[in-house]
Amino acid sequence: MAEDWDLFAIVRSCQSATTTIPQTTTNNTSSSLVTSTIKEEIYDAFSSPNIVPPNTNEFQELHQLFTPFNPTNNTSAPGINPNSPYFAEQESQQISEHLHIWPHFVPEQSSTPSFNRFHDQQQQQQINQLQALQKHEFRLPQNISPTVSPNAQPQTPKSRKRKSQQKKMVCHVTADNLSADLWAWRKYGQKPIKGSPYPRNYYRCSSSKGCMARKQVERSNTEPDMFVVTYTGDHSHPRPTHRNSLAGSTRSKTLVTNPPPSPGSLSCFQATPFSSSSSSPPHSPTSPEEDPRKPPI
DNA sequence: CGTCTTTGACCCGCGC
DNA sequence: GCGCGGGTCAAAGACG
Repeated sequence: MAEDWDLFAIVRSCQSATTTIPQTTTNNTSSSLVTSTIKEEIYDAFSSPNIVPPNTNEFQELHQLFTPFNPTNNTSAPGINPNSPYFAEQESQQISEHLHIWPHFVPEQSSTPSFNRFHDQQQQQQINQLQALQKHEFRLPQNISPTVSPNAQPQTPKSRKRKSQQKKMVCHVTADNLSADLWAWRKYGQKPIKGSPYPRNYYRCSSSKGCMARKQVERSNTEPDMFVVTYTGDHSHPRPTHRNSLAGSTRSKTLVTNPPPSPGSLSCFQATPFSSSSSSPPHSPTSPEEDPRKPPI
């Protein structure tokens, strides 16, 4: 099966150190790009009354940072349940997570090389500000209890949200950074995409039953070394600090035994976390057809 | 035994 | 209204 690439099965099984803060890099050649609506999520998260910014000045700083990106401040976007106590927490976690993993934020429509060149300096300035902010923890008020909101609407098969209304977070990541995703994902589908030589893989969060978080991963057809990761939906539970027993109890064992990236090494350019004894991951990014779970013939 | 991936079928949003 | 294509379901088999 030529298109049976399944690197992303590794994603859910590769545990990263939660306290790891990646080194900031200024090299964009293989750096990760967060595009699209993550800026809205950050904006929304900081607009949430449940978030207590560590510093008012810094909050305003970040607020201003993303204001041009988010003129509408659409807090009622589908897929997000602002009433959920986890909304704020999850959002702040996402902020932290993505700042850690994907330090470079650009608007989705600006992912062209020309835009990147034009905004290189400005972008780097923003990155520096963001990463300065990421050193602080955003804490929830203590009266927030870890319960799932009763307003959380289960997504029934018959009532799918309109694609255009779904809140998405599109990220361009390297193969290495795919493994830095702390959530546990379970693959539930794979589809060939028209116009792309690579199939799209569909994952749902397996950390908690009923979690509506979704993730789509596909290899970029223009940059085969890069992967386009699209996050949709909410996590209805706190971000796991480690892989729980529910997820990855079997398939990923051999991968979990690999040492996590050392503190400070989780950057866009870190050595592969898949194996400390190999210079390349068990699943080469340049040969997505291979299935890492299948023994070599 | 529990959880995983695989994969064909089905559902449905969306453009024409 | 129709058809295409993307997203999800669910059964079957694999894995440890």
